[in-house]
Amino acid sequence: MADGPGGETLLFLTDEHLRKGIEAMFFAYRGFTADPDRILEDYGYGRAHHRAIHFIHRTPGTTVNNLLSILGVTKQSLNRVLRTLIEDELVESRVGQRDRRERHLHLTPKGEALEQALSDAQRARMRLAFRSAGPEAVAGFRTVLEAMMDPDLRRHYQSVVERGQ
Amino acid sequence: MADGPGGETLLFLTDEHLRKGIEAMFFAYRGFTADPDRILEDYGYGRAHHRAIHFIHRTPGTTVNNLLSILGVTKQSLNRVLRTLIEDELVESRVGQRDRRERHLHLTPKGEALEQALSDAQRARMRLAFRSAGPEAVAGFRTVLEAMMDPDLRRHYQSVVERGQ
DNA sequence: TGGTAAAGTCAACAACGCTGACTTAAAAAT
DNA sequence: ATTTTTAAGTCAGCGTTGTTGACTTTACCA
Repeated sequence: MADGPGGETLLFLTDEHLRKGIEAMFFAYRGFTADPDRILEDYGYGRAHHRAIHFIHRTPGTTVNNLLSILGVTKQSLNRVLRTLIEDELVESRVGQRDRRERHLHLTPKGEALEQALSDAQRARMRLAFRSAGPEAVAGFRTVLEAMMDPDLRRHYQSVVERGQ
Repeated sequence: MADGPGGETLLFLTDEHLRKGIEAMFFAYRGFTADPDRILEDYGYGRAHHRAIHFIHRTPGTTVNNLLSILGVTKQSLNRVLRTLIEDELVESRVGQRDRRERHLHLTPKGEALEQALSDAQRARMRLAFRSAGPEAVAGFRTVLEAMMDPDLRRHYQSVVERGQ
C-alpha cells in the first residue's frame, strides 16, 4: 500500500489516477465547447470570438490591454477578432474618459443576445453535469481546477469569484 | 432560498455558480496544456501531435480509424500529423495481421521517450493539484468531468478507466 | 467479380495563434 | 516644451490544425 510521507494513503496520486485525470480533462473540454461551437458556426465565428464576448460581458468597460492579459493572446490576434465583432455591431469601443488612449469595450444589445445564447447552451450542459454530480462533487471539481491554474490566470479567475459573491 | 422541485437546496446550480464553473474550465485548461506545449515547441510539434502520441501510447496497436474516432478529427487532419511522426520515427505503422488493410500504430522507443516527457510534465501539475485538493475533491472533479462529456466520448474515457483497474 | 472498407493523398480554404515593423494619439516624464 | 512611453491599431507573412471534396490503392467479403 502506497502511503505518503504524512502517513496518509495517497492512492489517488498514482500515475494511473493522474492519467485518468488527464483524459477526463481532454474529453470533458470537448463537451464543454461543443454546444457553443455549434452556435458560433451559424455566425461564422470561432472560439476566439466566444472568448472575447464572454469576457467583455463579464467585465463591461474592460480595456483592450486588460482583455489581452486575460485571454493571453497577442494584440494582433485579438484585434482580428475584435474588429469583426465591432463591424458586426456586437461590440462597442468607447474612448476612455480618464485616459483618452484607452478603449473601453462593451457588448451592444445584439452582442448581449449572442452572449446569452452561447452562455445558455454552455450553462445548460454545466447544469446537467452539476446536478447529476451533486454539490460535494461540484465543490471538488472547482477546488481541483483552481489548483491546476497558473497563478497569473488564477488571479483573473479569483476576481470573478469575488465579484460574484 | 432557491429550492428545487425535489425540495433540496440547489444553490450550487445558480447561474453565478455555473458561470464560475465555466471560467474554471477555461483557465484550468490553459494550465493543463501549458507544460506540454513548452516541450512540444522544441520539437516543432503542436497539440495535435501530443494527442496522437498520447492515445497511441494508451492503446498500442490502435488502428487509424479507431484513433480518428477518439480524436474526433478528419482523416486528412490526422494524416498530416501522423505522417510527420512516422517520418521522424516516433510512431511505427504496422500492416494488420488479421486484416491487411488496417495499419496498427505503435510508439517507437524515441516516441515513448517523448510521451514520457510530455506525460511527466502534465502529471506533475496534476499531482500538485490533486495533492493540494485532496482525495474527495479529486473524486468530485472526476465525477463532474465525466458528466460533462458527450456520451460518445465518455465511452472512450470509460474504456481507459476499465483498462486501468 | 463487384461492392465496400481502410488508408492515404492532393488541393484549397478558414480560424487563430505567432513575429516583426510601423503609425497615431495621448499621457507622462524630463 | 520637448522627449519618451504607453495604448491601440494596422500590414504583412507564416505555422498549426481544423475543414470539404475528389481521388487512388489495397484488401476484404459476399
